[in-house]
Amino acid sequence: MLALKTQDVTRSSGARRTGFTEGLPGGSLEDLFLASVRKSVAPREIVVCEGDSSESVFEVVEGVVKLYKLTPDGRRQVTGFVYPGQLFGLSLQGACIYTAEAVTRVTVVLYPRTKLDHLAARVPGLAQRLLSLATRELITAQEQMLLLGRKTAVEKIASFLVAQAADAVARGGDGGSLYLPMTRADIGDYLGLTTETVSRVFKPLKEHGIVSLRQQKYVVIHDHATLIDLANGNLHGFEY
Amino acid sequence: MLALKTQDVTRSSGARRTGFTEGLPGGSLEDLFLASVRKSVAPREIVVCEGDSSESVFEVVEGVVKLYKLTPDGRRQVTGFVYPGQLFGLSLQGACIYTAEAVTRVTVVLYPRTKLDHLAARVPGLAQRLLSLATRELITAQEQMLLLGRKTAVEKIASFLVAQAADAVARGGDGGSLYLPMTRADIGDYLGLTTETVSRVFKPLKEHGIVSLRQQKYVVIHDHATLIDLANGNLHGFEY
DNA sequence: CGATCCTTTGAGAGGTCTCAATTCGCGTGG
DNA sequence: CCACGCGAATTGAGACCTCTCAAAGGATCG
Repeated sequence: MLALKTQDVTRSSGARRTGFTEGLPGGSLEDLFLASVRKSVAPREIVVCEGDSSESVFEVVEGVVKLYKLTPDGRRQVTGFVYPGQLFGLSLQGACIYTAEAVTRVTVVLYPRTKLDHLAARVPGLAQRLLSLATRELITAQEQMLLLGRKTAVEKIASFLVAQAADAVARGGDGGSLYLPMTRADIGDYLGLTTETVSRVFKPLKEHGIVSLRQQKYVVIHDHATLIDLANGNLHGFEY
Repeated sequence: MLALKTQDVTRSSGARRTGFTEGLPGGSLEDLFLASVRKSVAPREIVVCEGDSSESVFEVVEGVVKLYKLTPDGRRQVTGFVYPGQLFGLSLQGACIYTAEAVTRVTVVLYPRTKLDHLAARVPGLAQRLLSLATRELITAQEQMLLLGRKTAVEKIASFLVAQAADAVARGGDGGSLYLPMTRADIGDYLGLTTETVSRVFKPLKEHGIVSLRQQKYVVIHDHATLIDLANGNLHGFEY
């Protein structure tokens, strides 16, 4: 891997054929690839800021990005983590409605929104592909609303771990061990909890042998079934 | 208005040109209109149930529908209220991921998903139109996550009233008075609160003259500015 | 190897929930 | 048109879960 400097920007080669455009007729998308820009972003760096006018849709190629919204007094809600192959910035009409911040070192590709819109009107399947992505996000968002509005701290953490494990499997991981590059504060802000509560819930999970931490950010899942039970509110004898 | 019976179903006339298809090339959508079905649903009746396999996308023509998800032990999260002109069921791939229940007497139009998908691939603009709707929903969902995860009860209620007022204006209302056909329990389940807390927050809002209730379900907004402040966490001297 | 940020742990406060009873409002039927 | 009945809304008291504030203990990076 090349050692890219912070905010390193390069023209994207016209040869990309992975990610959200995969399988679509190649020739018609040349314009898009030629107009796309590849960018490397350092951890903790802001990619786009809530309220900014952004003219791009972003595809994460490498690393993890977190999206969050803020209340006027600084409380934070992480609305999602974006992994390689996923897009963000699709849902901005004019001004960006959330902040995107790199969790790890990240490589993103920027597609000009005007060009994407233009192509979506002409290339069969492109708008449908985007719709499918938006729809999937919507399903995730609704699940998250149930979590935020109606689940307890234990259920939230368990749900989070189960979902992250499933995501990891979908990306080719083994499901048994989990790399969570985000901080406890990020996890808390994603689940509507404080950092302290995240820690306090992790402790008994470790003590019961349900999970363990290889390192700070590597979680090993020993008892996936119990985790699912906890996520669904079956606390059968789980003391916290 | 015709007196329709519960679950009354009729072939949709091919002449509809309002709602989400407005402005799209007419001829190519004849198929869709001919295949669409109009249905009338009584209050409290289920339109589609979480887990059901539904082959349709629904457009609300009249009335209000609430969408909700349930935890295994019956806790409920209302993910949205759907008003005339809006769609739901777009985000189902195979099985429905939420329950849709009529709040008032409702008229919906069912579009077969296969037909819609088929047309989306050919009619320029249709997929984009759907994408735009999904995108708007996504923005709302993200705002709701901030509310559910990070706002207090007062902020939640204030935010809800402000948002409902804005919606009402967008639908042609005056913004000063508000018809809320849903119950307190529905509002609570939408905001991640209990019925009791909704009531307890409404009381001081009324006492401070910020809102009043003409009837149980008609809210009059007297001080919109303060409501916005409360929604944003500026509780400047607001005792609760 | 030091500095800094992140995480963990503790004690206490507070906001929201639970459970229960009462009141209210609306639709129904006389 | 009015009385009735039932679900919905309100109100109250107490419990509980999560937060806040504070400090100590780790981990990671230069």
